[in-house]
Amino acid sequence: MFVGRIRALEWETVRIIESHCTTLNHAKQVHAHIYRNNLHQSSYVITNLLRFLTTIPHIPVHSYPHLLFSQVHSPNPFLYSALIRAYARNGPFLQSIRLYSSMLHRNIFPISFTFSALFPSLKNPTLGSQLHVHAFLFGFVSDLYVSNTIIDMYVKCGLLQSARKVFDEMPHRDAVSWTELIVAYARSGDMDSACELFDGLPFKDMVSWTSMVTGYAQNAMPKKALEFFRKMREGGVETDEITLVGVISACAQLGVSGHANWIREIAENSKFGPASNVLVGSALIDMYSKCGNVEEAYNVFKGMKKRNVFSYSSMIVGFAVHGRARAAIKLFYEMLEIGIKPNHVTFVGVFTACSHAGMVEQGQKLFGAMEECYGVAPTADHYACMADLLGRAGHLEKALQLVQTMPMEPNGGVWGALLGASHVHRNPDVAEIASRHLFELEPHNLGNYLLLSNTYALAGKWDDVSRVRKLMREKQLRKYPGCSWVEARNGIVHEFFAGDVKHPEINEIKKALDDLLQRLKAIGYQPKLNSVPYDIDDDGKRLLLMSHSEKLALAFGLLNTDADSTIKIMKNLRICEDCHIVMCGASKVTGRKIVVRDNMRFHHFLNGTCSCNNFW
DNA sequence: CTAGGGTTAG
Repeated sequence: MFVGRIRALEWETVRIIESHCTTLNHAKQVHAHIYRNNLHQSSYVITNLLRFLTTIPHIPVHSYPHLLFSQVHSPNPFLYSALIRAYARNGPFLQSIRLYSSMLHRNIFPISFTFSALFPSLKNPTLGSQLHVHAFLFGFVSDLYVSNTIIDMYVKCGLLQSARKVFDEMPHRDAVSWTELIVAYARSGDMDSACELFDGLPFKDMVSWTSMVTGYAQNAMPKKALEFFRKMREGGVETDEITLVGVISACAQLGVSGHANWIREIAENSKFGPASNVLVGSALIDMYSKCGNVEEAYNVFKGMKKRNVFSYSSMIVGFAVHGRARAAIKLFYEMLEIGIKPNHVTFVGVFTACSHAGMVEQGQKLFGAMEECYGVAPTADHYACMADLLGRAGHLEKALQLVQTMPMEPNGGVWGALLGASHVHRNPDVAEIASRHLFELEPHNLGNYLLLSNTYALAGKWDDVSRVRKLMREKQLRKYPGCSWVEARNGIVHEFFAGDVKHPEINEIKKALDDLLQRLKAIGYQPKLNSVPYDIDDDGKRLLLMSHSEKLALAFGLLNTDADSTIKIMKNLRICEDCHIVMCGASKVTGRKIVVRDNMRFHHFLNGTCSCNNFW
């Protein structure tokens, strides 16, 4: 009779926890109820209270939850496992291992939940495989949850082979097991293996499909990502906000407005529209900005009901790379005012903006304040921004000094910023120092070699140019062919290579380019011959400059877009100085807006000037 | 209980 009453009371209490506990205060009320009814020794009741408490953020496990646990004299394995899970999720992780040992010590045998709670926290492969052996000895490796968490553990330890072995030896697998491995392959950049697994997956669900879409997007294969998204929808698989984010990121990489508007429409018509969904909204902001359309990015931003640090940072970075420094800074202060804490990316955006506008003092002030006032410790990336800010503004010595005295080891970005500034300000000495470091840090980054050799070329140091060329030959680094894309009237994208002669309209294009250059010459344009890094005669240089892919794309754009639209050009390499001048001039003599996205940033040409203020 | 997610400069 008595036992039966206790059982009923336990049952009732757990029901109360499950249906009425939503705040810490509720939990404390329930706790009082537990004491009144003498249930504080019940593993069943306390396990459920713990399970609830660990869903509330910011409650340290060692405080209230662990206290509740230690008041139970003979905890059962469920109660142990609940606390192990809490420590495994929120740390300190070592505590979960200690609890596991203490439970063995007290002859309390683990259950499968014990292991599935434990594995996700293990980052040490030695410890991980030891516990794998335990799980095996206790007979739990045929348990799906346990095996799946073991796979996950090996993946997180970087032991993909071991994870695969567990997977291959499992008697039964579910979609989770497959997807864990698919994602692991995708993250290691091996989309072929991911795809092979996915093809063999007999029960593809939304998550596994999404993993493929996202995997292709993250591995810079946006067309593949779109292909999988299409197949997914054709197969009637549901899509959610995470799927959309993957597709949106793919569209951002393609940088074409046709795709951008297409996916935006799909998002708007789903349950995850940008107005209500911060995740999708922030992704769309980034996408429009990468498609060269900051106005539309800002429209999305304005239409969002909720905004967080991601939305603001994406917009700030968007304004920054488009040269809209004041808008970026204004947004930064607006964000502070409404109480959103900036993070490291926000500051990268802010410094990039300052750098563009030559706002050296403003940037330095914020750099000095970022840790003290906003609690964000500067990283090497922020020092790279500062080196860029100082260097771009012409303070090369100051930039070099900053780099040489920074508290952490400078990374490639830091030296790269310095090299870029040396190129702009034609300083072969600083360029040499920066590239010496870069050649060690990034021996295969071709851009660095080219920038150094161009800097030497600008200074007429042809011996040094050939020395760098030789270095490139030795490392077997070959120049990518320059390539540009431009959107024509009907949204079709046309591709041009440097020196292209294959385009069906090449004669019209050449003529249009020639006409344009004649008009530019009439207002004083001179081909920038010293930006050609080859020691050849002037006619050769002229010819070479004429054949740059972005000029062909520009001429094509002039012929094949409406007069009131923006000509959008994308380029795989950095835009050259001569092309930059031509774009400026073209925007003046034709009255057209031109946007060029090169591999560094956006250039908005309007009425003869560029948003980058001729620094890039 | 286990799987997919956003912003990063040279």
